[in-house]
Amino acid sequence: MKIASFNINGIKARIGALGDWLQAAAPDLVVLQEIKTVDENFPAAHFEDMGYNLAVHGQKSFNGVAILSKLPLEDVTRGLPGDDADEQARYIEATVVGDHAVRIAGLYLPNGNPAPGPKYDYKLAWMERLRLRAADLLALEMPVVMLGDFNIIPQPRDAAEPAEWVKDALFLPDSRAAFRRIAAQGWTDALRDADPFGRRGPFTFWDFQGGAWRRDNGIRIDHLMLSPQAADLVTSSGVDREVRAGEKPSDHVPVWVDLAA
DNA sequence: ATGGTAGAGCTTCTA
Repeated sequence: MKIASFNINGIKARIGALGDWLQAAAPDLVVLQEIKTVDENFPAAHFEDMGYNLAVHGQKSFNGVAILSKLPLEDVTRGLPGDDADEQARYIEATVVGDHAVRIAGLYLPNGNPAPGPKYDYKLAWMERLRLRAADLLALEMPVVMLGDFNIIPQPRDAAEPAEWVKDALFLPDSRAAFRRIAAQGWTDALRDADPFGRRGPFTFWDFQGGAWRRDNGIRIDHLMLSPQAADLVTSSGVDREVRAGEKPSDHVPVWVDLAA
């Protein structure tokens, strides 16, 4: 079961690039972030025609997440628990059943800039809510994949130029500590685990500005976090870096993990 | 300190 995450930065602008990648990579399931539209305006038929079932949790103009899955989506829940007043569409869960039942948690973690400030406070509060939900997911003692755009650079090696990020909400000590606190519950960072002693990267995001892609000035902020029961099923994982060089690309590229599930 | 680019949707915000 090939499970992927892709921050597409606007579904309307990315129908072509997303469709091309789906054809080439053929994931069984992909969680999308930054669809930037309401549920009714998601181009559902286009992806249903490609054989995908849909669960959408959208919002006008900003944020918005979705799941495309070749297997039926069961027990879909929308929104991160812990704050009924939070109206930002950043979190969705579902279960898919192949050889094993796998719980999927797709997320778009707040950016948090500028820091300090209210947006950074929201980021840290959101991460505390995620920590609580992540603990409940581990307690299920089943294969769980918690994946998406975490907007966290975990370590200096996850940036081409870490010095450029020292005052950024993606790399501040409090952000990294909050991510570490969740990871230390028992999650496996699939891309890190695949290359534990690599010197840099693999990167998953290159800014549209400043020729970041041309200079390979990237960061690793899209993560695949695996429960122990999911980690035991991994057969391969990767980053589809070449997508960033395509026509009308997102600033992120797809990340994926293949499970014997 | 600023602006560089991109998307959505509207003349600005978010990233």
